[in-house]
Order: sequence, then C-alpha cells, then structure tokens
Amino acid sequence: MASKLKLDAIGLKILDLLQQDAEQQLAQIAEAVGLSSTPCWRRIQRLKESGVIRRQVALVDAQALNVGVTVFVSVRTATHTQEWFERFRATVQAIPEVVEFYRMSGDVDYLLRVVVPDIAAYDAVYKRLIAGTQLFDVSSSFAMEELKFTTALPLGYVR
Amino acid sequence: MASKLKLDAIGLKILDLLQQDAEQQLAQIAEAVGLSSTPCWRRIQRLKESGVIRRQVALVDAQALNVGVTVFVSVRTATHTQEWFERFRATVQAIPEVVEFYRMSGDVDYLLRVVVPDIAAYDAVYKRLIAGTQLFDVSSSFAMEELKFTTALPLGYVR
DNA sequence: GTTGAAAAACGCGGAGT
DNA sequence: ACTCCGCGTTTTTCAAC
Repeated sequence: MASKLKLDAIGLKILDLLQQDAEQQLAQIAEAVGLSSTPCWRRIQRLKESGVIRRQVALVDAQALNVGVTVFVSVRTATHTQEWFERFRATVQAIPEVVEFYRMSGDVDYLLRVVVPDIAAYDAVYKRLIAGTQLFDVSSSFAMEELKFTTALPLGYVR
Repeated sequence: MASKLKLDAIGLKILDLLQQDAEQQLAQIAEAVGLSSTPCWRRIQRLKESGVIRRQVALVDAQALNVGVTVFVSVRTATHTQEWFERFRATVQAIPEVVEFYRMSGDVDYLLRVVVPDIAAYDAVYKRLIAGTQLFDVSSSFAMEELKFTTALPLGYVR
C-alpha cells in the first residue's frame, strides 16, 4: 500500500489536522482548509484508499490500563539464521506487552518497547521472551518518565 | 484526567475495539459487545470524559511523509540542575522529528525516538539538539526495520 | 441499566458551474 | 476540480421499562 499519491498543501493540512485529532467533523476540516465538504471528503477518501492514512485509532491512557511502566529491551543474538529470526519475530509479535519492535544497526540487534504495570510483570515478559527462542543477551532499561509521546509525524519532508 | 473509572468486561471490550479501529460505527461496536446503541454510546462518552480514551487520531504512513528512518538517541548529561532540565525538555518538545522522549534510569539519562528521511536529515536534528542546551554525550542507533508498532495497549492488567 | 423510537446532524453522491 | 443541494444513515436525545 505504499503509494505515490502527490501531497499538496491542502492534503498536508488535512493530514496534519487528522493526525492531531480524528474526531472533528468533516465540515470543520473542510472549513479549516478552505474547501467545501464534498471535495474535502473525497480527498480524505483518497488518502485512506492510497494508504497514506493507515488507520484511525483511539489512544487509551496507560495508567487507566495499569501499564504505566515502559521498559526498553536491547537484544543481542549469536544466532543469525533466517529460521531463528522468524521464530523470534513470531514470539515477539505475539506478546501484547511489546508495543514496538525494531531491528537495529550497530551493537544491538533488536530493540523492544514493552509496557507493563511493574517490574514483576516485566520479569514475566522477559521469561516469555527468552523461552520463545534460544539464548541471547538481553539488557533492560526502565523509563522513569514519559516526556513526550506523539503519533503525529513531521510533515516538513514531503517531496 | 487520571480517573478511577471502574472498567468491567464490556468496558474493556469497547476499549479493545476502539484502540484497534476507531472508525467503526457505534452500531457495530454495540452489537459486538452485546449492547444496544444508547448504553454503548453512554459508555464511550464516559470513557472519553474520564480520560481513559485520551484522543482519537489518524495514523499516517511514515513512508508517504518521507520519514521512513527511525533513530534512537541516547543522551547522557553531566549537568543535572532543574534549570538545565527544563531547557532541555523545551528544546526537545519543540522538535517535531522527536516523536518519543523518556527520562531513563540506569546509565542513559534520556532516550529519544526520532523520525527522519535519511542520515543527513538526522544530522540536522542532532545539531538542533546539541544547540539547544549545553554539552552532553549523544549516541545514535538506527533502526533497519520496523517489525512491530502498535498504539494498542494490553488489557490484561486492569485491576 | 436497558430499550425503542423520534429528532438532529452528518456523510455521501449527483448535477451543474 | 469545486460548489450547491438533497437523500439516506447514523448519531444523539428522550421518554418509558
């Protein structure tokens, strides 16, 4: 779904508004970008169809769900086979506490962001991680405070 | 907005549905949780008012915005005054390429997730970071591949 | 807390400029 | 490609169980 839809100034403004707040009515967005509702609606449709807007979600308060602790987990591995990777990936994907998962360059092979209620719960996730695949080095860093978290991407680099 | 709204099984199911996809109609959600639309609507209202649902946003494709490169930046500092912190925080908050920003325990003091088009653009962000406040140690790790990214938090820990 | 239905608002599409 | 306008649906409110 990676499409090459050209994004003009109005399209960018629509994206900006929607990635800040997707609850506003079509009419408000239309007015904000200086369009009537029909063409604005069609633009939003195209943005969704082309995959530029991937989905629309509700962001839930982590405290309310009792997962206020964020842990970053750095993983090093000695095994670098395709088979091992697929297994590791499947293991990690299936753990709902893992909300982000990256393959890295440099000395760390993988980086995970995990959300849990406390350190004891993290230990359970840790055990699940190392149980899923063969041995590797794991190093955990705890976040004391979330200073910024946004799903809004910067719009300044659009070609 | 940190409220102690009790979350029952139906409330959790509503949250789960909405954090997967906030576009579905009220009627669909109501049917899925086995409620008629009025009580379901009231529950969602309460979840929003109490702050359990923080906001509703559109997730935009990073490739389409030409910010396909994720960099994790570890920051160490020698200065630990309140004044320095406030200045650093303000600097970082103002940089739109920084999408996540945590104060950490352990050897690293702060961890940032930065999204940019390429390494050259990252260098510009790096310069902006070190220009904002006094000297500190900065270490950058590049993500080669995003294996998982979700805004959906696990629901299994609700008390 | 639930239901069903009425009132209001909105999304969506067509025809025209 | 946008504006205007109206139909059909959905949200939202209300009265009653």
